[in-house]
Amino acid sequence: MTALKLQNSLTRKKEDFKPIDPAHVRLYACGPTVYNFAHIGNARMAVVFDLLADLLRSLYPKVTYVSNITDIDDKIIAAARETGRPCDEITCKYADIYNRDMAALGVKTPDVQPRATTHIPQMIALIETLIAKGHAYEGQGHVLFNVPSFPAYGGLSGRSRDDQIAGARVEVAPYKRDPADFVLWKPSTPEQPGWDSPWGRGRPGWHIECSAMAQEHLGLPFDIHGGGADLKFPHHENEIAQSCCAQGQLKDLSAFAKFWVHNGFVTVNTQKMAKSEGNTRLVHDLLQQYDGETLRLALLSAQYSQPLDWTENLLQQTQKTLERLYQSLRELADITPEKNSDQHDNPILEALCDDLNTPKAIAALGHLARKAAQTRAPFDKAALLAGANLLGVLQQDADAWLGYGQPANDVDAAKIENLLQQRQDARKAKNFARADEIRQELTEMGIAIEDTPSGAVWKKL
RNA sequence: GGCGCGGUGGCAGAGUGGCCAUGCAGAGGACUGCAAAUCCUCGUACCCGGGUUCGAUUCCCGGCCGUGCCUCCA
Repeated sequence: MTALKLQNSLTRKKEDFKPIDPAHVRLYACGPTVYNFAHIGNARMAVVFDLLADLLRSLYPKVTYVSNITDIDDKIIAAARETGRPCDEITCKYADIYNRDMAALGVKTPDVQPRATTHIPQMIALIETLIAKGHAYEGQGHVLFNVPSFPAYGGLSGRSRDDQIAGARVEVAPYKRDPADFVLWKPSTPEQPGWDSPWGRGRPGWHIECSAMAQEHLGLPFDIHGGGADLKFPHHENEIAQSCCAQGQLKDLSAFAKFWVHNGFVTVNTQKMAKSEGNTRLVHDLLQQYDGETLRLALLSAQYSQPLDWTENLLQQTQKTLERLYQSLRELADITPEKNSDQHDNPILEALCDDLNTPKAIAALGHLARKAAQTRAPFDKAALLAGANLLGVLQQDADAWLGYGQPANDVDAAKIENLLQQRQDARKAKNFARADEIRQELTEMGIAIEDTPSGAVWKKL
């Protein structure tokens, strides 16, 4: 069996993946805060870890993939104030949209998709443990994690406590013992969402939810923790601090998660995508114009840890690539796929096992498509389909995807068939001028004709 | 300032100490009444300067350029 290698942010090395328990692999990835439509950066994270979860499933008997939804956060509160809608209405709405958009990209719902607001007791318990062990303290209704109490702090990002405060942009609040300390719990005003706690009515800080939910649904330590590269610091660093300290593990940063995997950022025309730049690309909008598979393949066109530049050109190239793949599938429509007995070494599986090398995998898919087209062998078709499944593409009907037999807007199929018949007659009579005239007529209707040995077929342009 | 990443053909994007990435675009050919689709073939690609080596795009050193994080962010 091919061995999986992953770039581990914690050790900064590409390592062989060895599960803690080969009978049950456990994966966690930080999901979105739901206060707006998902953008293509959110989608990259979702697609990458969906792919990783799938890969693990093909390698191990049981995999649990947990990815959270953050539904309590100051940005959500701000959105509620702006729109005049309650927080839970906003979070339900956008969580729903998120899941629908991701489904369109072929992303399966994670095995567990926990929400922060349904894990408040677990967070409170975790905070109490941290206080009891001397890693956290209360001040003016806040509870803070005391960074100097964890000497190993900063090991993931390679940043020391001093580095963190050197920027001097961390909030220096009067209730902090150390400038680097971060909030575990904060008080809520009566109109803000809040929960009763030993420290009064309040709400959790950002980092504690992931520590609590990962522990609740996976147990500690677990195998792989993922998320966007920007989360490495401070979010993931703080998660490690909380979870390690709560377990009394002051030295071993891998006592929370063994492997840390970070996906790179998406830029738009080489510019950072940010609300402030006004260049966010929403999945919801892109789906109006492109098929979900096109977006998925475009997101996988660069290896996950590399930056990915999102451009119109990328989408068009990707769409063409997909068209060609579907075309080869169409040529093989009459072949019944059949697995070959010695088909263990799937080149796409092999590429993905090399730190999720999706460009290599896509290249391999191209090879398989060509090979299958040449040999028309049942096992070559099976290999192509197996590879495509692994990548989550070519999941649709080829004819439909390519537009064969699909009438264009306000053109009915009967009319097309009629013209096609007339053209056939003209061709039979060697009246090619008339045949070309009909072709032109159909082109203007948005219909293309292709002559095949078994007669003419048409498709939507 | 601290930590990190990257510079590969027209574009996207892998990879390797000596031979092929792949896709898109482009050129030629087969096929076709024409076309489309498909198949075949093709392009003297690896930022600059040193070093190691029989041989470096690939390893080492230096430089130039670009970029991410350090503040909410996928």
